[in-house]
Order: sequence, then structure tokens, then C-alpha cells
Amino acid sequence: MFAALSEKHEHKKVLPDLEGAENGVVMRFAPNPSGPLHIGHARAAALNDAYIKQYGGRYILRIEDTDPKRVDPEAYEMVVEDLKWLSLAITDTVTQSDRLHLYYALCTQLIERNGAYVCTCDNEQFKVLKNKKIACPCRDQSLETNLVLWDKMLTHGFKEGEASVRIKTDLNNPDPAMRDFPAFRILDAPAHPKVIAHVYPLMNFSVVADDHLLGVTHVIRGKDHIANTRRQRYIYDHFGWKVPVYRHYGRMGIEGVVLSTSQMRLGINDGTYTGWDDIRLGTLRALARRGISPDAVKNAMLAIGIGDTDISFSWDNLYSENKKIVDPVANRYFFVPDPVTARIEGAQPHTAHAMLHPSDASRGTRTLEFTGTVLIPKNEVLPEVTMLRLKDLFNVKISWDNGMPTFTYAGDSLADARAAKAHIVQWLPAQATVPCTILTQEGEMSGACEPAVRSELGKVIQFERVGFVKIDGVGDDGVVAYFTHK
RNA sequence: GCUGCUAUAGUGUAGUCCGGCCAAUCAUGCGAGCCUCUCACGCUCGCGACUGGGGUUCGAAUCCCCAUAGCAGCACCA
Repeated sequence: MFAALSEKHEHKKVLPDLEGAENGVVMRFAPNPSGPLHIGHARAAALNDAYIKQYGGRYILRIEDTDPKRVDPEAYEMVVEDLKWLSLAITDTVTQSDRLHLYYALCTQLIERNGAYVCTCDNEQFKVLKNKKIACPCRDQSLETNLVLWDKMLTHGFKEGEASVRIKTDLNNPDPAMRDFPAFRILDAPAHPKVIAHVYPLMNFSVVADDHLLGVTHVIRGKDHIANTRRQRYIYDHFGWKVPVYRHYGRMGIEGVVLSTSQMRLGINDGTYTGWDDIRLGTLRALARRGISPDAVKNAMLAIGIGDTDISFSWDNLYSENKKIVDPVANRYFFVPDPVTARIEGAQPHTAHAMLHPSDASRGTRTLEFTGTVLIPKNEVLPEVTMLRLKDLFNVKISWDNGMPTFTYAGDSLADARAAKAHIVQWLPAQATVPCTILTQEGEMSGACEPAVRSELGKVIQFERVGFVKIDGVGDDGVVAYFTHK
């Protein structure tokens, strides 16, 4: 029965074919190590992953840490952890700061091929010339001069801002962004956490160098890189290298969570957020903490696909994917929000057996001992309510006197409760409860839950009539849970 | 401003290349009902879209033009 059900869930999302991928692909995911990965990264990571699984090949994780200003030493580890959580088919990992010597050597070659020059112009001055489509004086230097200056750059003969390497492009290109863009620059500070360096490549150079060196065949990235792709083509042409196949997907707007690394870091430092996995953040670790499964994230991203249109990310769709994964496995428990104590008159002690999962009897039941007094949700005890069904136990009649309710045993018959249209509510024996707080993105919900919930630490369970929740902490003072979704 | 990309229901997506089989797919969401000792899951039914205007054509979501809107880039960031 379960097999039949889950088959219906196999909406195998078919991504469009990649041109020239028949014999396998080499693709890469190339994050900047400035913080942990967030949902935005997950799209590129999942798309690449899906194509590699479809065509076979290698999946390279390339850490792009060529800007020491934007490197968080802790991020190297976090990125790897996050990708591991997503369980991607990564086959190789390279770090660009380990490869500076390769870029330097290629730069020398590029100068020798007359594809680049060392520019010692003032930056502002260059910009003025560039906008007027005029070559700067450095552009026509001899090969020898360029090589001498390049060597001077590498041997600390220049300070930050005094020299850079520029790629020769077409100064008449109508797009000013294409004209003689920089490939290397000098940075005196800050120091790079992984390597001692003075000359750093800009991404357009290091990306081309690595894509070529690593044999990357297909590149899937956001459309914010379209201009870079055009720039990078100049470098491929200078070297005579084969250009990979590119796909650029549209921008994905994500509402409801904080995504900017700098903003997150600020908030963590000033105590606004508890850490990188604070559930108000859009990091993968925050999603994990909330009980979102990595497969749900991947499925949601594949469903979005690689369209060029700008889209807005839908939490509903993610939650729906997650529910498909979580609903069959999550055990059910009672959580009583904002509980009131009710003494039930005229009831004998009862033992209730409630199923751990409604469609899987083999998991067994939880046992709740009724001895006279229960906790029930306050919002179910309203003046117009005269009968409630305590789920898996019995019916209770409520009589009101001066606004004070009295609860009386009203039989075991479920049919009676149905006939009376009584709400079937979750409840707890007053003598066996654990305080429980559910943290949601909006705030917290406090109440009590079954003691057995303690054994579900780290798991996603469903609190009946409340929603799915991940048990985050279990201590003497109770249970802390994170709200996943309805 | 310059350069370029895009435009299908609330959201995502299929169809657009090679015009007819599209009174437009699937999912999600929402509504109603069934099932059910959860307001979950499952099932049934329903709601809801081709940005606008011209043109080409026997015929246009699909091709062309214009308009509008959104986005990206124009960094010694990635």
C-alpha cells in the first residue's frame, strides 16, 4: 500500500537536455567561502547535481577564495558540511587559493600571446578612457615591458592599486563592461587566511583558468553571470581553448528569511540571531534545524528548473515537498497548546492507546493513563462548546455555570461524539506531561506534550492538529521543538 | 544612460525551437465533499493564466514589430 502511494509522489521532474552532454559532463559548484550555504546556493548545487546524475561525470566543488576580504576561515568547513547535508555527488574539491601559481603561469602565457597587458593607470583615469573607447597608454606597451612589469607585480614592486593586469578585448564593444576588464590586482591587506599572496586573480580569470584546467564541460549559474560569460569568452579566445556550454537561470526572489551574509553575520554578532542556524535565516543549516529534509530542498529546486525568468521562491512548494517525505515517517503525539486543567467528573480510570502513526499500525501505540484530571487546549473550551471528544479516550460534556465549566464523563462512543459534532481534541493526563515550547519564525507557542516525545530528539514528529515539528532539545525543564510546517 | 535577457493561473512549471492535435500540462495554493478517533495523509470535484497593441497567416501562447513591466551587468566582488 505504501509502495503504491509513494509511486504517485514520483513526479520525476525532467530537466531540459544539455547540449553536448551525451558522453558525460564535468560540472562545478563554485561558492565563495564567506559564510554557510543558503537556499540560493542550493539551486545551483542541486541543478548541477541532477545533470551529473543524469549524464554521468564529475562534480567539482571549487572554493573561490581569491578575495581575502570576503573569506571567512570558518566557511570552508561550513560549505563542505552543508553540501554533505544535501548529499550531492561531489567527486573533486579544489580551492583556488592553493592554485595561485597556476594562474600566474597562465597569465605569463597570456601576456606572451598578446592577450593581456599590465596597466599602471590610475583607476579613475582608466575608467574615463574606457568610457570614451580610448586605449590607455599601457595597452600598447611592448611584450618585454609587460613581462617586466608583470614580474615586478609578482615581486612586490608595486603597492595596492598601482598596477593590474587587463585582458585585451574590443574597446569599441558597445557594452562598456566588456572593455579591457581586469584579470589580476594587487592587495596589500587583509592577509589571506590560507595563503601568503600579494597578487590575486579576479574571478573572470581564475574561473576560466580552472574551468579549462579541470575540464569543465557545462556551467550552470545565475544570470548575474551573463556579462561574465561574455567577458570570459575573450580569454578563451586568446588561449584558443574550447568554451564550455553555459546555462544561466533567472533570479530567484526569496522572502521571509534573511539571506545576506553580511546581515546575518551582523545579527549573530549583536545577538539578534542565535547563530547561523537561527530559523529566521535562509541558510541550509537553519532549514535543517527546522526539520526540512535535504531531499525536499533538492526536489523543490529541480521543480523550479533552469528557466531564465525571474521567479519568486515558494515556501508552500518546499513545504509540500517536505511533507511528502516527512508525513510517512513522522510519529504522532499530542501537544496541548496553552493548556487548561480539567477534572473529569464521573470517569473511571482508563488507559488510552493512541497510534504512533495512523496508517502504520506496526509501529505500535503510545499509552496514556487517565486517572481523573487532564490538560486540554484552552481554545477548545469555549462557552458555546458543550461536548468534546478526547482523542482515543472518551467524550466529555461541558456544563457552564457563571462562566465556569464543569467537565463530566459522557461515554466512550465515538459515534455519539460525531453525532454531536464534537471536536476531537488532543489531551494529556495531568500527572504525565512535559512542558514543551514550539519555536516558530514568528514567535513561540508554549504548552505541554507527552513524555514519550523525549525519545524523539533530533527527529521530526507531528503534533496532531498542530503540525510537524523537529525536536531540538530535551532537558529537565522540558522539550524544545522547532515548527516545520502544518 | 548604455548593453543584454525575460514575460503562461496567487506561486512554480509544461507547451514556444519546427504555427493547427492547446477552449493550454503538472504540481502547489484556495474552496467543496468523501475517508478518518488530527485541522495530517489519501481520494473526488471545483477555482484560476497565454502582459497589452498591431502585423504575417486559412489558422498564433507559439513567428515579426511596437509598447509596457521585471531583471542582470556596466567593481582592482564572486
